[in-house]
Amino acid sequence: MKPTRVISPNVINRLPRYLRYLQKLDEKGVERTSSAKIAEALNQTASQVRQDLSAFGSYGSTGYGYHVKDLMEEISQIIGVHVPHNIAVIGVGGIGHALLEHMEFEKYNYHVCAAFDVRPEIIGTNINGVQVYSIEEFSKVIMDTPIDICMLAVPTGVAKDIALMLYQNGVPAIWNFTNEELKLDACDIIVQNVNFLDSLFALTYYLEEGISSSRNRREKENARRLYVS
Amino acid sequence: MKPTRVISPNVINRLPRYLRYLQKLDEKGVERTSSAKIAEALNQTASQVRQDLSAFGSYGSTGYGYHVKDLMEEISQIIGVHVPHNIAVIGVGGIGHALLEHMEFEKYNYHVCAAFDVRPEIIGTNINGVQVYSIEEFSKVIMDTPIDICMLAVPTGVAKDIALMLYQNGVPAIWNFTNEELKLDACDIIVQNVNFLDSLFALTYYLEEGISSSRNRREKENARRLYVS
DNA sequence: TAGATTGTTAATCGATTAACAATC
DNA sequence: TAGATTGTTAATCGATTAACAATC
Repeated sequence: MKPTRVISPNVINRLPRYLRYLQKLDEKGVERTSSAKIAEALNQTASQVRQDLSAFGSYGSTGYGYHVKDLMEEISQIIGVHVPHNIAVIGVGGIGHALLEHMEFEKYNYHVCAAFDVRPEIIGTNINGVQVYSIEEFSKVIMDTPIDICMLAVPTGVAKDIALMLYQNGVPAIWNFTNEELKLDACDIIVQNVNFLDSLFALTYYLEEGISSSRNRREKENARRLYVS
Repeated sequence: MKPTRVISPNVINRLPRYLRYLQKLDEKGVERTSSAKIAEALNQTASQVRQDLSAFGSYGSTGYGYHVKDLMEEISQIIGVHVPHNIAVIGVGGIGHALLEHMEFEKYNYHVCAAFDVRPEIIGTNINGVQVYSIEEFSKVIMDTPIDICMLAVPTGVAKDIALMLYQNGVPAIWNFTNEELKLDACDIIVQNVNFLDSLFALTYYLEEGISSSRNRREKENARRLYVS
């Protein structure tokens, strides 16, 4: 199950998509699939699916393909979602709030234990069963429940200081929703960035690139309207 | 400014980070930088920075480096953020709500024009100056303000149908926050996925990988606590 | 001028794809 | 059995890095 060599980030980023697709199949009651089918659904090549999986082991059978439930189980193990994880939310603004309310976290063995903020009006409240504490109390609060992952959603200016504080309190991983490049690589803390603006900018590039290669936006939109009606 | 050949997604995904870094420099009043400095801040090689930029043009001077303001301007143009964009939010749940409230959208020429939902209790309300309409009214509402980008944050089950509706109404780009692989490639609509779960899973992989390669989590955490105190 | 740093070409490295023997 | 599909090796393709002449 554990790979012998280092796996490229590309592969790691594709694994969750495989898992999501398999779960969809499983919910539909589909019992078997193949690299070709997975690839088709996810817009990639069958070869790549097999190559990716083979980095971790052999989960299929020649002539048959993959058993959906088994492969789900294997990929879950590879990713590590079979292990329960404790999450704390740092910064209960819009996004922190959204993540607390929404999210099928629990479904995947993630448990949101506590939330932290600096604003007095929100400290002491309870959102969706999660208590909000003062950030000052962090070490005290997490004393008995070691946190695996901190979701960081604080204003950019304070991100770095808080990240350092988390590191000093033994937090091994930060899920970083701020615009700050944390640059904590010297420290052995794992950082995963989620940057809305970067994503929106990339989308904008493709949008404008597409528009400039056609004659103009209006024309294109009108053409589409006509085509579909 | 417009590239002659197709640019790899890797490059496109790095451009916003360059821009963000330059803005930070600019805010500090720094006037000049170099590929080496950019690379240092962003954990990559100077060679890569120069290679990336050279796909679009020559923005630096030998022996000097880059003028911060100029390069900012150039990259903004490449990405296309100099053009104003109209955004509509589809699905005003936690994330939709968060994006409406938060976000320095306006700072980057994005204008959130309208929001849409199906729940009667939210239709007709006004969030942060943005009116919430029934999704039924979509074509009518956007009649006079063509939408460039729809932020899609609806339940997974209905994502595909709504995406198709958007396409049929001439929306050229979807910023997809749902768990659904839209698979609309046949249609010429641009889709950019933002998937929290995928991101959390990737983080989890690195976390568990790190833990399994050390002896155990507790030991590692304790070691860190001791080290920093 | 001397030092610094670009833009670009060539070399290296890594990731994706193709192909196919093994076998269910 | 015949058809299907795996896991893996080799071939291709692309992306990153190194090197350096040009020059500010």
